[in-house]
Amino acid sequence: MVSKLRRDAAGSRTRLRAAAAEEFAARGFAGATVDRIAAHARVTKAMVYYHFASKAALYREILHDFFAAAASRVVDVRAAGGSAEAQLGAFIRAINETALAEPRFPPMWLREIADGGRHLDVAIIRQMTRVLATLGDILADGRSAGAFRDVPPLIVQFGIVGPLLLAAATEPLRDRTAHETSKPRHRRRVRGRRQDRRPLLPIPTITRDAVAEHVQRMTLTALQPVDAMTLRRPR
Amino acid sequence: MVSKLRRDAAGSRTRLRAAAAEEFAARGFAGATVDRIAAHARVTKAMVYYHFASKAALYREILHDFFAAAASRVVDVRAAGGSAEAQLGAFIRAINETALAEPRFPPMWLREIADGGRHLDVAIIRQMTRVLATLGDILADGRSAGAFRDVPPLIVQFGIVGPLLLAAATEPLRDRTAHETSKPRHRRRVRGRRQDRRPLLPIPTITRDAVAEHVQRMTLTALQPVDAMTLRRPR
DNA sequence: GTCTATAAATAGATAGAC
DNA sequence: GTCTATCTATTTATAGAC
Repeated sequence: MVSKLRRDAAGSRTRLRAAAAEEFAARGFAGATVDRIAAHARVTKAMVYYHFASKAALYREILHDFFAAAASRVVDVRAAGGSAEAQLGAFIRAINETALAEPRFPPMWLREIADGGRHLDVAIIRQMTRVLATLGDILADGRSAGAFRDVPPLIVQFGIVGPLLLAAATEPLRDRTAHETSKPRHRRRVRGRRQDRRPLLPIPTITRDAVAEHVQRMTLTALQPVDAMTLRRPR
Repeated sequence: MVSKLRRDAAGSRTRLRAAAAEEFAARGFAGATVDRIAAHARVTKAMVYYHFASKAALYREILHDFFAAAASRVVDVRAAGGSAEAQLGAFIRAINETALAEPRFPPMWLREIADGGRHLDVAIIRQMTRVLATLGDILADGRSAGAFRDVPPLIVQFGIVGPLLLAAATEPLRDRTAHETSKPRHRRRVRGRRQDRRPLLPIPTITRDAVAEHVQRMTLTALQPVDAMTLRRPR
C-alpha cells in the first residue's frame, strides 16, 4: 500500500475514487459515466476496470466507506459517555460533521434512498445498522432515566438525518440561485449598470450550523416526557 | 380536453404521464428510459415524442404539477385561517398528505435536490416559492403573536420536509428488507420449514402518520419561545 | 500500471406510412 | 393518433500492446 512511499500522494486508484465520488454525487449512479470519472481522474477508462471490477463495484466501495465513517463517528460518541441528552446532541453533531467533512455523501445518500436501496449490499447495510443501533441505545438510556419519551429510533433518525441531508445537499443550489437571474446560463454582461439579479426564490442565507442547532433543539424538545410538556405555551 | 367524453378514461397521454412518473421516481431522470416509459404505458416510443417535446419536457411537466399540487394544498391551509400554531400543524399535515396522495413525488423531489436542481425551470421554482412563502407568512404571524421564536423559514422547512420525505421514500425499501433474507432475488422456496428471514437491519414497523406526528411535535416545540423553554426538564 | 483501439449494447430522437 | 424502422451518439466493458 505504501509502495510509492509518499511521492505521488494521489495514486491513480485514489484519484479515481475521488473523481468517482464527485461524479456519483453530482449525477447519480445512472447519470455518471465511466468516461467522465476517468477523465476527471486524469487516467484512461481502462484504468477504472483495472482497479475496480465494475462501475457498480466502484460505487458500492465509495458508499460503503462513507457509511463506515459515519458509523465510526457515531460509535465514538456513544463510547465517550455522558447523559443521554448529551449523547444525543453529540450524535446529531457527529452526523452533521460527517456531512461537512464529505460533501459527496449527502447527495449520494439521498439518491440511494430514492433508488430504494438498489445498490446497497450487505456490507453497506451493516454500517447503516451500526448507526441506527447506536441511536437506539442512546434513546433506550434516556428512556430508562426518564429523560426521553418512547419514540421509535427510526423516526428519531428521520427527524435528525432528513433536515441535515436537505441542508447539505441544497447548499450548491442555494449558492447558485442566490446569485442568478431567472435566465440562467446566459448571464449577459452589460457594461456598467448591473442586471436585475433578484433571485426567483429569495433564499435567506442560512448556515449549516444553524440547521444543526435547530435539529438538536427539535429532537431534544420533542423527546421531552409529556409531564414536562404540559406547562408550556406562554399566556 | 374532454374530446373523448369519458370513454377511454386513460388516454395515451395520461397513461404516458403516469408511466413516466413511476419510471422517473424509481430510476431518476438519467436512469429512466423512454423505451420503458412507452412500454409501461402500452404505446410505442414515437408516441412519447408525439405528446411531449422531449424526455426532459415530460419530466418537467410531471415535476411541475407535483409541486403545484403541494403549493395549492398549502395555500388552502393558510386561507383557512386559525392560529399560527394551528396553521403550522395543518401545513405539515398538508405536505404529508401530498406525499401520501402521490407516492412518486417524494423520490423525485429527493433526486432533484441531489441533482442540484438541474432540471428545474422557472415555472417549477415558482411553485416551490409559493410553498416557502406561505410557510414564511405563517411563521411571521406566530412571531407577531409571540407564539414563535425567530427561525428562518427555510430551516423550518428543512425540519418539516426532510423527515417526511425520508419516511415516504424509504417505505418501499423498508417493506422489502422487513421480509427479505440477506440473499435477495433468489428467495428459494424450501418445502415446509421456513427459511431464516431475520432481516439484516431489524426495522420496526412505523407508520407515516406517526412520523408526521413527530414532525409536528418537533417543529412546534422547537419554535416555542425561550421563556417557555426554561421551565422544562423534570427532576 | 497504463495506454489505444474496439466490441456490443442501448440510448434519445425522427422519418414517414397508415 | 398510432405505428415500424432507423439514424446517430453514447455507454459499459474488454482485448491486447507497451
